[in-house]
Amino acid sequence: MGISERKEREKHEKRRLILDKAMQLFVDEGYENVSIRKIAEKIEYSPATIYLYFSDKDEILGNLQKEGFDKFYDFLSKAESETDPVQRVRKLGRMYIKFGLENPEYYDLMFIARAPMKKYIDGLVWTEADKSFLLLRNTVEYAMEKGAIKQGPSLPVAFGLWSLVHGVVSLVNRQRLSEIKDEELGNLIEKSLDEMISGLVKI
Amino acid sequence: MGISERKEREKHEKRRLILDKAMQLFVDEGYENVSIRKIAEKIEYSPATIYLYFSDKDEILGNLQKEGFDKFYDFLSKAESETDPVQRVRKLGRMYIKFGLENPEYYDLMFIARAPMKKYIDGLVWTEADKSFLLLRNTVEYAMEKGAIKQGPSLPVAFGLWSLVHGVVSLVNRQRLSEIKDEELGNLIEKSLDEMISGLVKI
DNA sequence: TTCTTTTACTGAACAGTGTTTATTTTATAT
DNA sequence: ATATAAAATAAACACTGTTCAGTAAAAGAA
Repeated sequence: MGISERKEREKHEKRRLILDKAMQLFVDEGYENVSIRKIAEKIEYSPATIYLYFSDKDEILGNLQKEGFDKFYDFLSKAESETDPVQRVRKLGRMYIKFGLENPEYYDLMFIARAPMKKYIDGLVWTEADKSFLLLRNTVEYAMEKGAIKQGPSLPVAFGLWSLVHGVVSLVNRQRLSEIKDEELGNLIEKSLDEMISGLVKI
Repeated sequence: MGISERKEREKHEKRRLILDKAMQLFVDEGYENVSIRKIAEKIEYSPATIYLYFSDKDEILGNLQKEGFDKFYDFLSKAESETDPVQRVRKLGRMYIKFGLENPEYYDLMFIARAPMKKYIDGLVWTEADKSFLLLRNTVEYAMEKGAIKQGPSLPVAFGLWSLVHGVVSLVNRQRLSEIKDEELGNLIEKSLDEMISGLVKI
């Protein structure tokens, strides 16, 4: 009998619906306007129903965070097409920033918000994010092996680059660059990134 | 008659009391646990009284943010004692990170939280923060003038350095570095900073 | 001192939040 | 048709920021 299979499928579909509507609320109305009651209204069920599919709000946020990391990784992977080692690092940085600025809500969940991290506190591995960091680290190591950038441990360089691009995205998204005009911002980011990366290049 | 002066003084003292207790709650119990009702309980007045001294919660946060910037600027200014231009940049970076890690609640209000920024949206100047950025920019320009780091526009370099240290602080404070052990973190930060700054040095 | 006016303060309410539990509705099996 | 199991919900609890009518206290005027 396919009833239990259908039920399983329906359960999965409802979880999906909740996540989709929650993300839609995020994108349309911003972080502050995502409440269980609003999600409930969107899916046309009572608020209590949501708790049959997720144990709490943080689990919803955590799932969206994970999906953000997946999208993020897929997006960054495109930088692999670049053959020149330094250009590949540069492109990875540019794509990181592009993703962060074009998907501020995902970026928030992934790297800024406290809520979805509660589940991971005390040693639980954060595998999704690590995948992307490994991509960066491998790109740095590739450039080192090719002799394109100064040799040495890859971790400090990769961490420095990550901090740099994360700093850019979070300062922009949280509106801490009031003195910089919008039309100059793109250029400034580009120049800063080039300046810092060219410092790593072997001469 | 000194009555109105006394009243003025008392009003000021109560504002101060509210801000102090609010900050104390921030530090002791974290961002999530700061509510008007809890502040009210701490100062032993009703919640409604707080609205006689501040128009809303964001104004309280905004005031604490401003005070954070003042402390921050005073703290960073100590880097001026360093005479060597490159060492001065390095020290400024280190002090930035030190402040951010040792005062996570202030740092949050200053550079991460959305709430206190609402007031400044739409062009209102953000002077307190700009002062600190100017300090960084001047330090970079000083190093350029002395021929210690590569010449060129100071803005992209200063912005890059700011993004770097902000990235470090916010990744650490928001617990996005689960794969790095606590005892290795200090060293990693130091190495990353050195790596990036030495890239700017003229050869 | 007494009376009036101004200032300071608060209780109670409103609309919102996340979450839980008892109850009802719906679907399946006999 | 009836008993059982599953799914959905209404209502409540304890919070949140904020407002406003009403009270208590202090100040000024008589």
